[in-house]
Amino acid sequence: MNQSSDDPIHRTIFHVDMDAFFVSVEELFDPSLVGKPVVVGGQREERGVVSAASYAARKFGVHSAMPLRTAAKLCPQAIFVDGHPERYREYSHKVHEVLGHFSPLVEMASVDEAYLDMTGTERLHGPAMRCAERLHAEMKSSTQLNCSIGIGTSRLIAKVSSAKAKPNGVLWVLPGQEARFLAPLNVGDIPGVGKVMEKNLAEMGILRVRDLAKLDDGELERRFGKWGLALAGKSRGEDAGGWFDAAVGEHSDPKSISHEHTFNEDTADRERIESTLMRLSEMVGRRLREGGYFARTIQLKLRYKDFTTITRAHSLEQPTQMDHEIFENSRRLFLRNWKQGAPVRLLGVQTSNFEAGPAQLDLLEPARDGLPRNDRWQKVLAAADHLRDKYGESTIGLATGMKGTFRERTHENPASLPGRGPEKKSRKDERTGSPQSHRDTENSE
DNA sequence: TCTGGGGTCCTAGGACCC
DNA sequence: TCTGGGGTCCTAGGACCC
Repeated sequence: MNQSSDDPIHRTIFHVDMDAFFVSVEELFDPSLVGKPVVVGGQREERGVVSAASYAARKFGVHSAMPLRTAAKLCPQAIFVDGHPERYREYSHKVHEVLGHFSPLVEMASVDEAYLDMTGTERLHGPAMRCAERLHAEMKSSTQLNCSIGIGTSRLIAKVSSAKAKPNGVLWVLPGQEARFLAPLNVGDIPGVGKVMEKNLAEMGILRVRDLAKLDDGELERRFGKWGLALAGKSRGEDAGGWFDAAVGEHSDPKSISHEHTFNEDTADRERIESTLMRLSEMVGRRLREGGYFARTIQLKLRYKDFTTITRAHSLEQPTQMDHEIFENSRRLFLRNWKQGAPVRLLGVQTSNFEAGPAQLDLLEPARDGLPRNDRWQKVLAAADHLRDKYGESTIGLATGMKGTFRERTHENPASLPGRGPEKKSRKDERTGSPQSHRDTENSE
């Protein structure tokens, strides 16, 4: 095989990550927030965690996933802001649109983060670095938002380098330099290595990626199984294992759809619990119908006051997308497993094991148990969905859902966006000697 | 300090079948 | 009457990510 510039032996992947996304969007709606310590995710006394913190707030040690009350103690002067998922969705679309100008192969990994396969676009867009700079500038002018861009031969390298480029920078790891780039980093900088794995590795004396790279693959596999093997590959910058291996831009169907709710105060009130289960079942059912999915497995999640959490699942003979079936099953699971009288902190309803719709025959079966037939139910639900679209979420609630549903304050949390959560805290300015790097210094004009 | 919500993937044991 | 081996499905739990 002869190689030319059109036939590269490696891929060129961009990872584009928006800087302090939620906070930056909130600043666009309320410019008085600019430059101040801002915490997005809820009010200071609420039960919940930080979704995003401004750089000014981070200076006080505030970071995402931290309890709001802790953040309030660390930084009493911080401004606490409720999240606005619709705003983030709107800006996420704008981001997506900008990215589309640079590659047809764009994959939004979450609301504020995307991978682009830029392989072979040199002729069109010029060298990677120049292209990234243009992208960076266009992102700012089109959305008013800053981003950081990592460039590498794999998703892994692109992702790690974008984190090192933060804030508002571009970092390119040249082909062939992957191992050198990773060597001095902490093992925890590798996506997929969390607290637990980091601790396990530390106990073996492995702190940096270079220590990891010294071990042979067999050793890692023996100690950590399949994951260990993937880790060995990662230490060399390879997209080893699972999701990372997938081509950029391949849309895949969801594997599960769920909703959960943490009560403002723990409760043992059965009515309140059941109406919450109803509401969660309706939300799940609705999304199943929107996506055209039929679920065979329904799972209940139950968290007590002391944070002990159990899940209990049941698989149906025929897959469903109907509220009442989801509700009846989760209710049964609840009643069978609840330690009667024990205060409940959280309830969750999850559906999974998606299949094609139920057999047509089933729809034609006569009514059982005096219930309307399923096809009638489908019509009722479709009508309810329509009403909710038109007049808002509070218009319609079926049966139990009506009773106590809206007693609980439904506080829209930014993290309730699909695939979105707290922004990873960036250990900023820890950037190491990189083959080629550049940072916008004249930001925030 | 008291810990959200929505996901993915992996492991491991038991049931069940051949 | 002392105990196989593989495959698949189901369930529960946990690490991890944003």
